[in-house]
Amino acid sequence: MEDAPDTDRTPTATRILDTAQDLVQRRGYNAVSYGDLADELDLTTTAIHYHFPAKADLGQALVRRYRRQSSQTRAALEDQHENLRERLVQYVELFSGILENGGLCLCGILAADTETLPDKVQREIQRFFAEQEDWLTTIIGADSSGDAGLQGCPSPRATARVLLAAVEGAMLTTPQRDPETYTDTLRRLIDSIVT
Amino acid sequence: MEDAPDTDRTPTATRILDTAQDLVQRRGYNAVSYGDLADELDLTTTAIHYHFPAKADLGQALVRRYRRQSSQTRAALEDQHENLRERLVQYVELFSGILENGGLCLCGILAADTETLPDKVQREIQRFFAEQEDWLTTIIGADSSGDAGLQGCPSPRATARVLLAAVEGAMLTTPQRDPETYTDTLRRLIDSIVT
DNA sequence: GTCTATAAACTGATAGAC
DNA sequence: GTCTATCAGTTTATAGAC
Repeated sequence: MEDAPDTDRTPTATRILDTAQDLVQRRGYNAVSYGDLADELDLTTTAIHYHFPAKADLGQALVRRYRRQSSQTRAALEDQHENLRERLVQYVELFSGILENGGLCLCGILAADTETLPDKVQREIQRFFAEQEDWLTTIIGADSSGDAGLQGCPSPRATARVLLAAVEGAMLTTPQRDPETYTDTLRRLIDSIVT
Repeated sequence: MEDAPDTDRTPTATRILDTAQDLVQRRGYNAVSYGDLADELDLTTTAIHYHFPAKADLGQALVRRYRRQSSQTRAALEDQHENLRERLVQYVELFSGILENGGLCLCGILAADTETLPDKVQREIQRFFAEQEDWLTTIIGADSSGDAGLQGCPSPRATARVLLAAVEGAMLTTPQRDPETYTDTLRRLIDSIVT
């Protein structure tokens, strides 16, 4: 198992992750420094280095926690809604909530920085997208009507790939990053998937 | 007219832009420095400051040129192909070519850095996406069959938004950034638009 | 667990010579 | 148009005290 526990974390470590996540979702990896975090948290950079020795450690912990949270959120969403359309609409709503917060998907913004990221952070990001794609593939394939999916897509996975791409891409391309327009765009796509 | 000439540029200025574009498309705005460019071009940072006094000027020139090139490419593509499907397939091919080159769409990667960018660079990026969206809207609306568009989309613009989002998003989310998989994903979407 | 102090490198940018 | 020299600020990171 390469996936460490990463729960039972110190209160300070958690505060650091919270602030770091917020800043990275707004500015990207390379525009967030230990100094920025220290300012925001009223700590010194040294204190942060105690919890996360190198920036790579901070980055990895950040994405790992994000993956875990995302997994739990998806599970809850699966429990609360039975039919595919509602599940997809709520899924999209998660991302429009991020936009409302003034940021982007953590892994979306980090994916843009990929080339400059430490290897272990890159791997976590790849896993995140694989998990999203797998989950979407599963729930689309599990639809009771049996024929959910985009018209041109031969498999649930093909539809899942289009949807995931649109979810991440619309965060970058939606005019003014308006959450309403974002949601509207993706609802149209969902309407084309669940007919 | 706020749009400056930006053609008739010095050979060195063009070399700088070429290298800067390549590096930014791989690493993002904040991970490319005057020093990096100077190394790559066998110049000093001062020489680059002569052509582009501040980094904001370089960024703006970069996106402006990219916009102009993109506009010309789209026009050529419109001339060479008559039917919607071929136009869209070739459009997508442009972006898969970027992936093959090891980079991302200049404006896609810059959009992720938005918060940290000078205002004038932000504005250029917004314009880029507006132009892409408008062009896609136009060619979808102009389709001779008259009923092109995603099933769930009431207007050509709604379809255009989904497609643009997918084009940009799939560059980030496609496993291994494999150009084949990228193209395949978007072809499926095109198949759902041009039925 | 947090601090002061510090290092070595890098950042965007400017002055002034050629 | 390009150079040398230099600036002040920031970056990631470490040593050692409390």
